[in-house]
Amino acid sequence: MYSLADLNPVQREAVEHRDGPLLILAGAGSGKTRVLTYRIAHLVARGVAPWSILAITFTNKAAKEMRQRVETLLGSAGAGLWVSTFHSACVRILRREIDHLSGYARSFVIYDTGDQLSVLKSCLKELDLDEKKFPARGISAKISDWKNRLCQVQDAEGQAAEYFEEMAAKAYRLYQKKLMANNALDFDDIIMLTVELFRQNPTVLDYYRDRFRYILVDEYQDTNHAQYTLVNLLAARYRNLCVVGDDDQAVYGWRGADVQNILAFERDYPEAVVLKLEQNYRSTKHILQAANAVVRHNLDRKAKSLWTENLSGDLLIHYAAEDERDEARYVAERIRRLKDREGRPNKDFAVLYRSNAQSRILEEYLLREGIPYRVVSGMKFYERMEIKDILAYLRVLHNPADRVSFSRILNVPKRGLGESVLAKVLLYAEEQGLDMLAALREAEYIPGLRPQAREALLSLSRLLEELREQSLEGKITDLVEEILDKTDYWTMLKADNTPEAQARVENLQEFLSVTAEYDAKIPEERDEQAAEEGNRPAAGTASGSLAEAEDRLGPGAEDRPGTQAGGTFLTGGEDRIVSGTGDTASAGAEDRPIPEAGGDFPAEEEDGPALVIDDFSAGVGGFLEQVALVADIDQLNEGDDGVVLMTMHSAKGLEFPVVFLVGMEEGIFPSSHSLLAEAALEEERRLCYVALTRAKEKIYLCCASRRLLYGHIQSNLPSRFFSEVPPELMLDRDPIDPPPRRQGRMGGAVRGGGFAGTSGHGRSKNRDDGSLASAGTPLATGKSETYHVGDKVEHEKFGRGIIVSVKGEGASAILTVAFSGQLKQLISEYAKLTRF
DNA sequence: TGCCCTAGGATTTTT
DNA sequence: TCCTAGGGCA
Repeated sequence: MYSLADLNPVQREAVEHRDGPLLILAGAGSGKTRVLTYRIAHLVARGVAPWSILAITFTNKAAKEMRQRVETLLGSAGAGLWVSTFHSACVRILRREIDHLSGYARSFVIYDTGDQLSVLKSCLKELDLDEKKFPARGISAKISDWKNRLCQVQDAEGQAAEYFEEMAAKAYRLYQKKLMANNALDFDDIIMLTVELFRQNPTVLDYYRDRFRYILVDEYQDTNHAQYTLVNLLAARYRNLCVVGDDDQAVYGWRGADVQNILAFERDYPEAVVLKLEQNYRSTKHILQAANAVVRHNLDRKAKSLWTENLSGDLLIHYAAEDERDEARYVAERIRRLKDREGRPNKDFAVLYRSNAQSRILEEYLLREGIPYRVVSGMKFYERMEIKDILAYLRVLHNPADRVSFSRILNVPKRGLGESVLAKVLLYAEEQGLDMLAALREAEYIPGLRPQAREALLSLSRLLEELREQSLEGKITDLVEEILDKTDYWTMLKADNTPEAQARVENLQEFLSVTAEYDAKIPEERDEQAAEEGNRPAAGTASGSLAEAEDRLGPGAEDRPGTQAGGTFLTGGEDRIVSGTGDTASAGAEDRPIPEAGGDFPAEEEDGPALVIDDFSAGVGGFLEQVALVADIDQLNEGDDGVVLMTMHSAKGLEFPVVFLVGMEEGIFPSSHSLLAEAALEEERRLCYVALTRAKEKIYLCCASRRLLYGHIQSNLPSRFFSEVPPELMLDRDPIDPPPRRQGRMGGAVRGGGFAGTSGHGRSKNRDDGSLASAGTPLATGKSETYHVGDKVEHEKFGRGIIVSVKGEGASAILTVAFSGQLKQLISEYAKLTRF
């Protein structure tokens, strides 16, 4: 049960608002998840059918948390509610409506970034585009950008303004053709195709519009144009759209997210009610003041200011390190000391950095101090080679059209089938219009093969046929074990006696436990689905003893319902337990959103509310979908106690008692890629705001005057963000330290000396400050010209740029210059730069 | 075909 | 520094 008394007045208003558009501007730590979950619960309690509510989040983690919290509030009364990520929801819809999608079969697979890249590379090769001028990653970003803006191939071709875009559009066309031939979608397609589906099939759109009468979207500031369009299409009829977000926390602009979506909500919905959640329950006053002060330097934002009733707390602490080792040493030593003094567990601490490359040295020093830590890193479990190999087998079995996966497995483990054989098989399949399994079966007709290759292909064919048969029934775990065994994958790894191979074996074992978990869930899901399809809202019997329902609400129940295949649904037993809402379901039945006429999906309407966009795909398909969409296997679980290391981006949404921000230097944070563009800088500043507001009690801000990065030593100025924190909020010396031994290291220097200011780069000011200059504000004292970090320069070929590091001195100094979009290294003497 | 070596590139990454 | 992709050679 829930009580509105748990809420502050604004939160309460948000929860009680029923119909019509609602914009909730929720500052960091203002209890927005609570508001969202209570709001859902309250809607249901007031008679809104749970199956007419769609709640969308960006991450599986957020979806899972919301689902659990709603379940705690509502119990089984929430059955049928959709809490889902954009991608899971859309995949469900696409599979359900596959008949309306020309070119794709129901067994479509989802390509991740790596797969996308390999398709794209083959396109570029085929188009004979120079990899140097048209790097796959760059083209891929462009295509993604188009898709996020709902530009289809023809649109892109029409719009392409310059040569690069023309070529990118060409690649786009071929890329889409290949994806379709492989019966594969990439992540961006999932959203774009759903929008397209709705636009081209009014009846389909009607159905979902009527079904989802109440829509809630979390992190609305992170939606891209395609997602925005999707949501607004769905909400157009009933206009019961509630969006929650914070423009100050928009840090994914580079991925196509458009802050304007939230900024312009009132334009889209003039009748919207706008509520600001500004009371923060997380951080101390000092931390909040600092965060507010920093983000206030941004021009393009909605005015708001977080406040808190929490204590003032400690001041922020600044540490100016000599280099990255000193910085890491400081962090490790500080953590040790706080643990000793205050008895804090390791998991109280987080160290946040701008880029993953910064983690290594921190690990080294934590290790040295014997402090347990966890790195939440870029390398995802499912991106590991051995896992991708096995997944490729599964994908080929499930979707034999998948050439990317086929290419991956053809010679893994080694079968003496190399590039040339692959090319021949692909060509043959192409010419004969066959999928890969069929092509293999006909290996003897493939021209130009040597006998050994032919034999190897046939033997692979037999193996795959056998596995395919097995894949149609039975457990995934058995299938995977069979694959590992029969392909000699195990043998291959075990023969290789390296620690890497050992790690791969362990990863595969981990993978097997994932499959086992999936297998274990299947019978339960089936029951639930049967129940949902047949018996709701009338009390059912399929899975619904009272005891079982109660069990689901018990403490151990968290993870059971609805985590299959993207974990979209809040499912539950049939008995309704929540008092006061006992008649919810029957009320809902009358209220049910399915149009009596004109619906395209009578099957569901016959027997009860269309609870489920069905399509529960067990077996390989369901498993693959889960793997594709639920990318991380909970990297951070509450249980284990370790200092957390991660990027500032990954930290969004989390909180820690003590936070360290490291690498606060111009060129690192804000990143060198952002130094030239005001909009990018504002995004960095928002990231700084996000990072600061992760801290509940203490925060340390560190910079180093020299830093070894990518094998080169570079000198950076302290980040401009330091100068944006009011000086009275920050200390140069941690009060837990004994009084200063007279002259610390360059300590303190930065506070007094002035920083790279917001207005530009306070080079001369900094140089007056003895300690800073000695700390290595880099000088290149050439005969003719001396450059400094932060100097704005112009190059005849690369255009305008900004110097981000200076190595060596004099005419031979090596300058690293950030030009728009690219970093260049130039020798001072020959650089031919002019200032601007 | 497969291994080894070198050159060049290297933010952030919810799906 | 460290990773990887691609070229050259056995």
